[in-house]
Amino acid sequence: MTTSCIDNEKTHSVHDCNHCSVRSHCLAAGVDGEHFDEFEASRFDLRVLRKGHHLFRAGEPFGALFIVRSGAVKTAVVSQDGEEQVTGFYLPGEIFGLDGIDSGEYSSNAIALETCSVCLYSFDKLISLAQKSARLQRQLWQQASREIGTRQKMLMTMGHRSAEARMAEFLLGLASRFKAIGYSATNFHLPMSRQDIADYLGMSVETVCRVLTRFQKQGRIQRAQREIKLVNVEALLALSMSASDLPDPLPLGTRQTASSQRSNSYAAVGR
Amino acid sequence: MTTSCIDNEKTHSVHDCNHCSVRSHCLAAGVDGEHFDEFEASRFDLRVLRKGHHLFRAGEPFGALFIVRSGAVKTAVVSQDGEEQVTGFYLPGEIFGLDGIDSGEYSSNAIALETCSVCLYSFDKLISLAQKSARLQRQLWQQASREIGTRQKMLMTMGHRSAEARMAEFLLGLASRFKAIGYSATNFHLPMSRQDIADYLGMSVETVCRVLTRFQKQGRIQRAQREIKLVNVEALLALSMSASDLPDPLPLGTRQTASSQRSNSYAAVGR
DNA sequence: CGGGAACTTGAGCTCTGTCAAAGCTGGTGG
DNA sequence: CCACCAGCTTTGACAGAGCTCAAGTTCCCG
Repeated sequence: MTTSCIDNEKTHSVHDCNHCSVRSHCLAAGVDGEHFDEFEASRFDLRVLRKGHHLFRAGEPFGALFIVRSGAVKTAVVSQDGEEQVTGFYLPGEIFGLDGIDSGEYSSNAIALETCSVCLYSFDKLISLAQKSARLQRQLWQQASREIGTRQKMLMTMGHRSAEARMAEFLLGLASRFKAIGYSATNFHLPMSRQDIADYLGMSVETVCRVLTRFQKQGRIQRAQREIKLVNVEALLALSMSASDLPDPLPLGTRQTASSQRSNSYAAVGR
Repeated sequence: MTTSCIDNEKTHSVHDCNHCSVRSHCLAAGVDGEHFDEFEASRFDLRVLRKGHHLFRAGEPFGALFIVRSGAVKTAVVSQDGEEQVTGFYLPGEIFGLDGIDSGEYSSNAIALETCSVCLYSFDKLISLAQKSARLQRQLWQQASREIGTRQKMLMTMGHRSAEARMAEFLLGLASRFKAIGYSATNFHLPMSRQDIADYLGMSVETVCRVLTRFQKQGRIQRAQREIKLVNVEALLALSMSASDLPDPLPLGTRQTASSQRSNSYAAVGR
């Protein structure tokens, strides 16, 4: 149970990127031909996992970065009292594991949401390769920065948004990521459970269900189990941008916003 | 107003690190003597700002990383409807600006909370120096990773914690950071307003006030405006770790936690 | 001193969490 | 092939944490 990443899974031989369907969407897309062989050499494993199995657990020594090849993965932290906060969902082409660099151990758990395959890259080899390839160096930093930016947006969501707005944002976010890897942006299958969504958005499962039901009744989505069809994207978009259900959504710029009111206090200082 | 970082502030000549009081706590501490001159050369400015002035605004072109030398800074994103989410507070020695790398522009605003001085480093020079100095390379990655980790913890806080728990966590976090730079861990001055705290913790100003008042009444802290004295650290610590005010806080391990119950579903799969 | 922020405190209401229970669904074993 | 079961999902009832609105009070800066 505590035996690290290995689980009961079989480790497969390392295939090359040429046969990978997400090659053009993952880190590999940012590597110059000149360094491509060495890049592939930094990938030391391709792991296939079944639903529910761990890629790593919080506290395990850091060493690898992970890129989803197929399927989907979640990362989550668990608090001392057992609450789970899902910190990210990862689709094909997306990279995770960056949170482990600082302390030298992963700070979250990574779990397969469905059967999936994941490439493992040696972080040390990657950054030493990055010392030769400025392009890869920048590419890696972009990934890290994006991860910060994503969590930053997520903080905004958690801090200031209603349950409906969170859900709308979540669905639209998934839609655009599916689109990016060639799937439909309006019809898709959720790889995660309602509980996972709840733990990601910081709400209860019941609220997740209720909001989805409400969306369906309002004709914004259709849903059958984990199949989702976005029907009224505009409405979702509008919802995702409003803090809460404001009675009068005036056109942008018409009124002074909460923050501009507040920042007046700053603007007034020392001018 | 829209004229980038310059504000009305005067740009000062670049002092060296030797006279800096936080030298041993900032990035400079991780640079080998061999590369120190080049490191100092990557610092291209030392800027002094008065309260309320911007170091950068969301959308401005990325180029620099920032390290606080004295004073305090907040970073914040503003949603379309004007809600402000504070994404971080930065004390002397702490680094910020990493969120701009990905898109090539800063994704947040950085604002001085009080008169402060900040070192500006050229990101390009830093990472090209990192291509020579493996130690700096690692140091930079640790900073980025820590930033991800911090936001990850913050997500947990926002998703699963009561107002009291958030506040306790916030105060304790500040305390340990003050301690790290040589200030008292129990008596300190908050550099930010109640509103900033509210926007950071995802709650209303009123709730911030009420929680602080409650803490004072319960003898956990003493407070006069922005002066804070932690009186009962144990109590705060206990609060910060509990999800909400559970009726029966059984000893750890005594009961099955929420997440272990849930993850059973996973554990059962494919075993 | 005077005025405007910033901070507090109170009252009422609403969103969302909790508790409970009943449908579903997909996998398993006979 | 079917019945059963565990876990996932949905729905309802209810309560409470925290938000909003409103009105002081204190503090800071000019």
